[in-house]
Amino acid sequence: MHFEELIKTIKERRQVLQVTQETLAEVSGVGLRTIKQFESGKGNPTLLTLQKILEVLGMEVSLKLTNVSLNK
Amino acid sequence: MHFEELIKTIKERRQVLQVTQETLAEVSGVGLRTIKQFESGKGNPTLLTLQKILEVLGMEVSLKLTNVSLNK
DNA sequence: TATTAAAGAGCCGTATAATGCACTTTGAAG
DNA sequence: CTTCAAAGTGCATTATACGGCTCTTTAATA
Repeated sequence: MHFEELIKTIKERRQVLQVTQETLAEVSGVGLRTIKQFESGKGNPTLLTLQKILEVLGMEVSLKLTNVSLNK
Repeated sequence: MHFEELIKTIKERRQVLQVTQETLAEVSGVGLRTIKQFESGKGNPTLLTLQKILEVLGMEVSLKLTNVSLNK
């Protein structure tokens, strides 16, 4: 899942839940500015910030195997 | 997936592929120090750093829905 | 025990994420 | 057009991730 896709998924999830950026900021404990930057594609959030946001939205990070590993 | 679990998964994946931290650093473009800190649980990597590491290990970030969303 | 590879950790400068505040832009409803 | 809520942006400060260098620790093997 690339960056834009992550953003899109999170943004849509927030909107489905009818939560504003401001509310998300308050509930998650992440600064409003940080959320705005992230959703507008400007940021490179830390894992912790991402997890705080996801938790409020009822989501979590998981890891998936892709096909190509170290090209050996 | 919580922090420790992510670390554990990534570390194990690296070991399964028989890649050293040093090689992972070189191939991924992430600093060795950063990888060491991350794997020893000291860090809070940015999403970009995480993605660089995962790509080399043949993995990627994905988002999963959990049960509880905003407790409304 | 000595050697060596891999991993962990201290020190520290640089880059940038996180944040607040104020202002602007956008879009919907009246 | 006006109003209002939500989202986006500029600027500045603080916190911290990134990374190199060096040294230590750990574990495996000779």
